Amino acid sequence: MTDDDAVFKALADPTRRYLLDRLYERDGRTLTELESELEMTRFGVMKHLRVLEDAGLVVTRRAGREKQHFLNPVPIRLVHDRWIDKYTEHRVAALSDLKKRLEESA
Amino acid sequence: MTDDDAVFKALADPTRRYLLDRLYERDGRTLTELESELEMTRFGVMKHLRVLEDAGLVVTRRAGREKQHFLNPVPIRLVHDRWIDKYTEHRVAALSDLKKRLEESA
DNA sequence: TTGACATGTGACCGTTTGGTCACCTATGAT
DNA sequence: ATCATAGGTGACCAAACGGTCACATGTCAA
Repeated sequence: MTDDDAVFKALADPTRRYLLDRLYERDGRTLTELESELEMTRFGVMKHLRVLEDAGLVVTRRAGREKQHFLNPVPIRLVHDRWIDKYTEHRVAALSDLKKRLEESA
Repeated sequence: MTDDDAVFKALADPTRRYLLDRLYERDGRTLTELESELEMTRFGVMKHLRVLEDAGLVVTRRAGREKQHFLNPVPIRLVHDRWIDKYTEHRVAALSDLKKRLEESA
């Protein structure tokens, strides 16, 4: 499995994207805390976090018997840079902003 | 299936990412042309292009009996914007540039 | 040191996914 | 008109994936 393959596979599951959303909102959450926000057993959440960590999208730190999780945005930026060069970025970013503003006002 | 779900599922397969790479390099390629660049039957390639098109990552135009394929970068920018806000973008972009320069010089 | 809590492992199973094939439709050239 | 070419559909099968459970390890508090 290539390096970027792990990133895309990790992003493919909605539960894992939800976990990234939670960490984007606030870093340092533990497994137990994340589990309480999902309709899933602890084992399922643990598996998903493992996939995210292997992909480098989440980095962790042990604190006693707890394990804190942090979002790492670099792999996501690399996805962006693979298909959007600097010259088209401004134009595409403008479209993206427009789309988000339209959805917020809807 | 939510809208963005289709995008992430589409990006999860290496063959589909390779197809996006080919279209990033040059737009307007036809099914037959793309097939010739892959170790796969036409049916497999067609299925993959269908997934990319349903996700909005590829847009098409018929020209006679041919069908031309074009890369649409907007959904990819939206992925970026979901987890990278404007304030951290500059820092992350710098890291991404550094990583790519290191790989190119290696 | 005993017990409760936070996290970790391996096996298991139904569902989804990637890829192929037989067969079909439509367009262009001769 | 005829034939090759470009693209399209539905069924099928092996492999990968999401989720659960029984069981296990390590850490904090009383």
